[in-house]
Amino acid sequence: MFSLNPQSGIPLYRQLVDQVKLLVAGGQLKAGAPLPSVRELADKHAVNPMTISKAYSLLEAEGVLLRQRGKPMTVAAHNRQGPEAQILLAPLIHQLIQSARQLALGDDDIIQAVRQGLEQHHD
Amino acid sequence: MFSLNPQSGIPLYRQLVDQVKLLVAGGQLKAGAPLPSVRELADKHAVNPMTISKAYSLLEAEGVLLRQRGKPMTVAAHNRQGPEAQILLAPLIHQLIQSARQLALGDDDIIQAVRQGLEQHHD
Amino acid sequence: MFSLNPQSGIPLYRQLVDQVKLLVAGGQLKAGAPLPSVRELADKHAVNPMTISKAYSLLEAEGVLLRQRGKPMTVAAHNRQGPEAQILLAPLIHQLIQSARQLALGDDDIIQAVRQGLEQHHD
Amino acid sequence: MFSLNPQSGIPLYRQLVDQVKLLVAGGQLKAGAPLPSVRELADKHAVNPMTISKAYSLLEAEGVLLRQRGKPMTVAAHNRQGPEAQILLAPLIHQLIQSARQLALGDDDIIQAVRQGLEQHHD
DNA sequence: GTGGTCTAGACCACA
DNA sequence: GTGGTCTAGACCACA
Repeated sequence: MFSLNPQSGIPLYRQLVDQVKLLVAGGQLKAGAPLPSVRELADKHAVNPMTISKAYSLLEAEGVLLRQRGKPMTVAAHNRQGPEAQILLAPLIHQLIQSARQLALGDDDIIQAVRQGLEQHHD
Repeated sequence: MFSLNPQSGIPLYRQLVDQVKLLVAGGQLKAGAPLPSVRELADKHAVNPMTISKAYSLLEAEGVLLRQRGKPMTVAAHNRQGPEAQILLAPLIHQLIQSARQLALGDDDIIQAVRQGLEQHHD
Repeated sequence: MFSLNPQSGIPLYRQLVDQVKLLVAGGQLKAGAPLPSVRELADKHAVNPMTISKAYSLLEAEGVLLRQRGKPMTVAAHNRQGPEAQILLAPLIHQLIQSARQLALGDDDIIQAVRQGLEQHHD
Repeated sequence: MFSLNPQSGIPLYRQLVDQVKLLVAGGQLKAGAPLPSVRELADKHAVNPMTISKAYSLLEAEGVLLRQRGKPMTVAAHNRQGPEAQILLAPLIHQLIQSARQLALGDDDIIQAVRQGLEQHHD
């Protein structure tokens, strides 16, 4: 469900925060759904529990997750009108386009590259 | 020419390194071309000169740039067959697709979102 | 300036958060004023730097403090109309009165006890 | 009779322990008096029975309560000369004064704030 | 079982 | 110099 990449330069806890938001916005994590426990995620991704815990705490502070004592974290019920997909993807698309421009690629090249990527991801 | 975003979570020096590589691979920085001075870049982007300097040093170590005493850094002549655009963009495309999947978007939605991004960038 | 008590049952980071808020509300920490560095506070109070850091991060998230890369944390400029002293003290006064009532003390006894406390604090 | 506040940062079992001590010291719980059952308290305050049980056990270990098989816990007969009210309130008063000082309040302001609190509690 | 707090200590990014 | 991230590991509060 989650994919953490220690090489990406982006802090692990932040990768997790972003991915939870995406899954909630995409409806794959529905209101009330429990998240994996801190320990479970930590084991699965070979990461320190505190790193997971930090991400969960930030998500609670943002109102995405709900903390109930002694129970697993759950997706908050009233997550205020999830932002549009477009908005969540915008930074990534922006960065992709910027990088492609620096590579002197044209619009068609970019679309083409994305299409190729999509094909490879159909494995 | 460069665009540094302190909010992105990616270290500034790494953003700069990546962008220089893209510009070289894309031919917008040709062999022998001079780079902006450390101070110039630092001022322009409101960043500490040491941050720029670190990026330049890494690029020198990787053979992308050439340092000559008393002169600006230049693009190295023999930058060993710049990697294909596809390879440089791959991580970004991968991350875009992964995020879109977490948003439960289909292939067409993704292409569509990229197209919209491209249009906005034609400003 | 700060006083951390590990015995109180209240998490150290939370004690610090509360005290910073009080000092800001009371005007003893003015807008723009730098806070002690994480390490300095940690050494002074024999506490782990991460504990201090966590408090500072929470205060930044609440808009009380400002984080500038490479520089000490400072008191945020526009800390939105500091809450009245009355409001910040309310929980403490509430708890004092509740405890005194459980002790079967009358109003005068409570005032008297506070007066005695004040005298002792004039040392 | 009891008031548990999960937000206060102070562990629930500890809040309960403290309040029992106050009630005993204040004479509102006399020697031999029965305490509410674990289940009753747990239900009433929407708290796990083990939390109540832990508090009761600590109070028994301290000699404040007496556990008899099959009967409710009772206030111990010889509770060694309950400490003076002043001593039990001291930590609260200390914390109040410290916080008020950080708010830059004078003695009169503090007394005034307590008086206001007392009036509101006469509801 | 759940998450929370704290420590000791390494290493990083930035000014 | 500043704060940030992460780890390994102990112990706590609560369900």
